[in-house]
Amino acid sequence: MKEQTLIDSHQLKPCGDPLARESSNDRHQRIYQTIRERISLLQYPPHTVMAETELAGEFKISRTPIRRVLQRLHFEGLVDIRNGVGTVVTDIDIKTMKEVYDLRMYLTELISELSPCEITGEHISAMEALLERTRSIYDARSSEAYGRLCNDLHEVLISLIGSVPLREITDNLYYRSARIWITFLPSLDWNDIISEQELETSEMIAAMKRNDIRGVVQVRRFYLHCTLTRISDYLKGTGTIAFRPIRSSPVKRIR
Amino acid sequence: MKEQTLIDSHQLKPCGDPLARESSNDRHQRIYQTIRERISLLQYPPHTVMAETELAGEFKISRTPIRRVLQRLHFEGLVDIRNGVGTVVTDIDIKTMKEVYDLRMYLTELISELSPCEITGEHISAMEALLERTRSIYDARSSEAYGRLCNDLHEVLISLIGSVPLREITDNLYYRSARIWITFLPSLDWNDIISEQELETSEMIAAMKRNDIRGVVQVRRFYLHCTLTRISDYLKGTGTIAFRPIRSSPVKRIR
DNA sequence: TATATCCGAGCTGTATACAAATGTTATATC
DNA sequence: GATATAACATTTGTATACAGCTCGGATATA
Repeated sequence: MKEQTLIDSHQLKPCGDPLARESSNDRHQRIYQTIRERISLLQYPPHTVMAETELAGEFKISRTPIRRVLQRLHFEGLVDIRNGVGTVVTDIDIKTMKEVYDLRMYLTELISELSPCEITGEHISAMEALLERTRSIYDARSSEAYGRLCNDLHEVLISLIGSVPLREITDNLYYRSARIWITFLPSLDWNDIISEQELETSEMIAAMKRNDIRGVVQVRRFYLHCTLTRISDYLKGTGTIAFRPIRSSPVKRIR
Repeated sequence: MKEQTLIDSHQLKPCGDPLARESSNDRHQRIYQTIRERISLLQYPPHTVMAETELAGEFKISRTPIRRVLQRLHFEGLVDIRNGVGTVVTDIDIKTMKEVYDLRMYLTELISELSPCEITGEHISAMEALLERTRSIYDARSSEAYGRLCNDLHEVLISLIGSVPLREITDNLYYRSARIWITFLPSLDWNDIISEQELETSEMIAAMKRNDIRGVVQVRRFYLHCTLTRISDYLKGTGTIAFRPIRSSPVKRIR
């Protein structure tokens, strides 16, 4: 039987011969991850308009392979392609937000039930590195640094998921919702957020050290709940569904 | 706030003006569903090679919009696009099969917990029509007719899912795995299968009539379990992972 | 000034020519 | 006959020209 065809996410390149020209799929993957990261770190906040021509120029290729990347991001719900306008980073309404977070909470618990991967020393040391980084950004107050932290924590977590479809779904739902959470960051107390992040990370490490995958996902689930609650409280407090608290102009265009 | 951007699946077209030219997205959706149905009904069984030029000719458009459809099917795991070869319908190995079915079982139970839709008379009458169709195909012995039955039952079920992301995921996982199950059909006892289908449908109707969504998904979950067990037993019996029991030639090419 | 209309810049959608990749088939060689 | 090699047909990947769409601003008019 041929090797299973999977969406080529989370795949390490062999990179044996640096002279070998990058394959079409590798380039697609690279550009896809680059743009997805920009969206997730709010370098491209919601309503940002991306022009295919601009991206094609930046990556020094024609519109065709760029369109493939953007269509993938569209299928995954991260951008909206509008004829005559451009490719727009999606916003997310409070109802969808809650739906995604609820689902993520349930799926997180599934990780420990569907043949999870073995917890290795590499996982633990990766987590300890994350813990150090968390402690070092109390003074930074950089939303982007915090976003990277969240993304990297997510990366460690999905590497524990044994079931391939569950891993893909978890990954997709994370990128669909996490960036919106970061939008709220400037409106909240920075030290509270970071200490919560520090606590989540260290509690996960503790669970990992006793090889307790069930404990790991329980911690994750709990902090997902905290995040959702925090957002709900904030929205109730303001009384409005105030999205995009960061930006002022209605549309940001990439130039 | 703008209306939420979602993958445009399961969307009824207004179709007010028959003279109005079909929009780009509508055509994409139509061709996508057409090809997905062919794959799910095994009109294009695993390893079928589709050529973009052929499909472009059939639908009387250029390769460009066809490629968009095929790439979407690729992202969803239904086809594998190979440079210099063609676009090949994916097979599925037994490990992935089990992973997908396990996940589907858990997600099915979630339907009743994440704000399901109200069960209406329309749902029930649609189900009763399906029950009639099921009873009428005992003599037909047509895998394709059975496949349509399964697809339509699935359609009713996902229309009960209130959470949009859960609905999309459930839909995707169904099409990823259901067609493989139908592959086994000719090797099993036809009357057993159809009577099981009849039972599943009528038990669902009973649960629907007492407005018991939890009961509906429990029935579904149980029959998913039965299917997985049946496949496992069959594979144990033959001792081999004998996929593609239907076809003989190694590659079927569309002409 | 207020309003409606038109026009054009800039974007995505489509078709198409060509480049690169792949598998097969014919052919040369031993 | 067996095997290695080269040529070829067919496919997907890419670049690009052009068509169609959208929106904002200029302009005409009351």
